[in-house]
Amino acid sequence: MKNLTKRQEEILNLIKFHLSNLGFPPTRADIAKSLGFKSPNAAEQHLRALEKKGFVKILSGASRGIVLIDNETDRIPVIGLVAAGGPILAQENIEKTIPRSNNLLSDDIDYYLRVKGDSMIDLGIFEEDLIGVSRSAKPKIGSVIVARINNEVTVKTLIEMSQNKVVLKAENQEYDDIIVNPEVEELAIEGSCVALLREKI
Amino acid sequence: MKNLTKRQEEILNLIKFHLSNLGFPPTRADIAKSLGFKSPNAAEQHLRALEKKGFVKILSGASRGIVLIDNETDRIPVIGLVAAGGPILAQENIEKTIPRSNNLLSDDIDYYLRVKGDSMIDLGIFEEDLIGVSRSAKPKIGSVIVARINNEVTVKTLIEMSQNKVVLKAENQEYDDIIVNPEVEELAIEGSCVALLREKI
DNA sequence: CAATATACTGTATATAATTACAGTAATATT
DNA sequence: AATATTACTGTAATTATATACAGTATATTG
Repeated sequence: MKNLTKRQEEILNLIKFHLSNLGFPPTRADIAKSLGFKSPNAAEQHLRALEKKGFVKILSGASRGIVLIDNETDRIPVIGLVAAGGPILAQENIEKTIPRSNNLLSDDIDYYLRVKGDSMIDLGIFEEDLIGVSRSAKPKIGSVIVARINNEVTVKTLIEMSQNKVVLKAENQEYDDIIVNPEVEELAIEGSCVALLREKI
Repeated sequence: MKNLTKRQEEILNLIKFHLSNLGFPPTRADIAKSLGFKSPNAAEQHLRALEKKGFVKILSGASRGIVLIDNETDRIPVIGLVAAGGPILAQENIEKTIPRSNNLLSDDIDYYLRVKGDSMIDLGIFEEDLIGVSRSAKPKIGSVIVARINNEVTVKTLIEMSQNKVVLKAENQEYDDIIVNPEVEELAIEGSCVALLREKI
């Protein structure tokens, strides 16, 4: 799917706005009026461009026959097992996706990560749970974070963070704290856990 | 909101079907064709009836200008504190509602119940979590259920169930099992817990 | 440097769609 | 028994809408 021009993106947003406000797509005249075009043909041509680039489908002969084509960017990926080495959001790690519009939880969730192991059970985070991960939420001391240590992805509580010492705590007495020197070992904090979903009890 | 006739309900369902399949409402002619009417006016009159009964709004002059009016029945209530005495789903207990269309979890959830107390922490069910409750899912031995004992609502694991003895287990060593004789005490099993949501970690 | 894409105005027309009016008939309500 | 509601057919007019064609102008790309 090619990139849209600024104007084309405005048209697409207008269509989405119209859809979510009124429940049906705009006419060419509606678009022209909203954006100040003096000819409905200006809207027509933008629609053709959007269709050519694969963002909408125009049903010929049908009034308001503008169909949005599902754009994978408004879906939230669910990450299963993370293959060692690659980025978390690599295609091969995506178990399924969830329409963002269906998300009941925080708007700030970049992906869901399926929990493996029992290292966080004292916080009520169990194996197979889905944790909502935000990459933008700044991790604080005490936050539950997703970290990658030497290419292994793990979920832990952040206990201490300085230039040469990061302490991650498993919320399960049977596990020891993980102490990492980021100057020696490879450490990346991938995000903060902001919500939890359990599909089966 | 008055009740719909069978035919009117068919029309409403057709509109919903059209909307979810194509993304915009049908025309009068579309409706007539789908239901075998020989005149678009038949559809027109059904639409008027639906508008009169408050199920849709017809925007005059706009093609396909049929707006569905939000029907509260397709929302899932979130139950906060349950007032002693009344039914769980009483209006006063509803903290908020969630559109069913947004529900990521089981289709079988009748309501969400906000967990109070720490009696289920060994199963990773924490205070303030929302548990999805199904009234139709038959509770089995080992299921986490919502029970009402002498007008108090509680979430526990069902351990034993016979005519004169029901045992409910708190998943927290600090609590004892609850043993109820349904022939003496008032006991109702309100539903089974099928999912869990945690809005903050 | 020609071809293509972007971004419009302006006009026109066929057709899509709403919607009014005139009926028929069965059933439900007052 | 009169009136309203439901559930349609059938016709037709007005308006809403898509869409083709003819231009203008600027920017981008092969």
